[in-house]
Amino acid sequence: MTPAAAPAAPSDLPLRERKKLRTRRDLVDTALRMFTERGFDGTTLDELCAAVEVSKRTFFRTFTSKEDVAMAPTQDLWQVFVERLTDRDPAGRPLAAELQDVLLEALAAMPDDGWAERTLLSRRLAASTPSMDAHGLHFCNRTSAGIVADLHRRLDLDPADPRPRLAIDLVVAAWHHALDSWTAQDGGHTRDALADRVRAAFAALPGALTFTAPARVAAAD
Amino acid sequence: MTPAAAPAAPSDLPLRERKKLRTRRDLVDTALRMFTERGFDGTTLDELCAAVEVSKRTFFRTFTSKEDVAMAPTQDLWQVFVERLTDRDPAGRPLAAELQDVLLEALAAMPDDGWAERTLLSRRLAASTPSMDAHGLHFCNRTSAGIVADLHRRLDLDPADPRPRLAIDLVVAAWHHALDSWTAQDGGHTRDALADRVRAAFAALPGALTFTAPARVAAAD
DNA sequence: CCGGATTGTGCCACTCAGTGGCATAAACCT
DNA sequence: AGGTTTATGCCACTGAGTGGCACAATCCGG
Repeated sequence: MTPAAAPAAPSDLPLRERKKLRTRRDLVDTALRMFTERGFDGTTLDELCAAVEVSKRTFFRTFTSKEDVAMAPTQDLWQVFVERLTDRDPAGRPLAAELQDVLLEALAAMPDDGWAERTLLSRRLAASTPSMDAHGLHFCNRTSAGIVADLHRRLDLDPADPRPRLAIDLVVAAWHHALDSWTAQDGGHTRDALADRVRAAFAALPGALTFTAPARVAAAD
Repeated sequence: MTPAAAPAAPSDLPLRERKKLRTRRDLVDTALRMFTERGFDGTTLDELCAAVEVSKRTFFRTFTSKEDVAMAPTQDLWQVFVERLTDRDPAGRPLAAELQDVLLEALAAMPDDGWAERTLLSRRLAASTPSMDAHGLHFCNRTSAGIVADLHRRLDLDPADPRPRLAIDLVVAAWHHALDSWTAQDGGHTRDALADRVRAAFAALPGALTFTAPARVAAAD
């Protein structure tokens, strides 16, 4: 429920909450490090909990699963995304463009202190760990379903109109492609570079539907 | 690896293979029934295996996970999809349109004998079981990644061009929306009705990118 | 600064998904 | 029929995830 990885409020929060946030942060950082060094399957929760000096019971009060802790960076981003979208009136201009703007805003709101590094580790792990990939996709699907439901409520759209949902799915597809290509690139894994990838992916969307592979000439090799 | 739920070859196959296929079919049918009646989490693998009179070890030689057995109908469809696509030359016309045709072909190739019913149960379960939803999305993502890689190989496309992948993701988004709305509709859960939903979702794709929610007039209620 | 109310944590035992190894039985092939 | 191949059953084991309860740390009113 709490933003967590955002170290936004180090003080002004009751001591208890700050401790919880610190524990959460420790768990995420240690998990990403251990999973990266020894593999996701090669690391048991008991080992992770021992390293952070926390009981397994506490781990499951903070995260819903072993996969969950390693997906924290992405979840933090989408949480901000949803918050920002709630503050807006998305009517009167193309929905997909609106969502693109909100996504870029949320991205810009991610903390400077290491969010990009954590995201990179998280994505690399997801690429090689089926259960993490599955967990991430489910989170994304659940979140976008919530967004669609919210939009229908706020804008009282025709429930039978498939376009709002398809619009979100288009945005999500572009986001995923941006994230994958950013993860795969050599170096320069900054937040701004990711934002550039997002813009490029969005720009490619209109042409994707009509994209036609050129017929090959006879002898090419 | 084997097509399985397709009862295409009842004979002409060695006895051993037929037995395996029968076991697989029994497992899928019984699993869908038990999961539907008692819930996914309310059914243990031991109970399922006892009902089919198969050892748990054998179950895991046929399916990779508890979720897997309940997703069999969808997987059978996409397996045919991939096979059909391999037999084609997708160059020279819009890729998305080509993929739409292949999807409708694969759909038409699904057996009459109850595929639609199994799919309906499977989707309803997935809608209420997070781990099944996650598993299904992961399968879908892995499959489409394979398709993209194959297309790049066969058509030697520019590896940096995001459009082929986005095109697939668009098709997948339309498919998912078609499947969800078909699942949610009242009655008439036939293969043909699903095909109609698929066509409708595809038709809505071009408008999704430019969809704009109408600005609300002041007093609506 | 101290009391009780509140809330987070540690420990323990438990269920159940998923895996590896090995013996056995069924189907295959002359 | 007889030897080979291949699937199945059984058993023990790891590790994720959960519920219950006692304990300790924080909070808050005096």
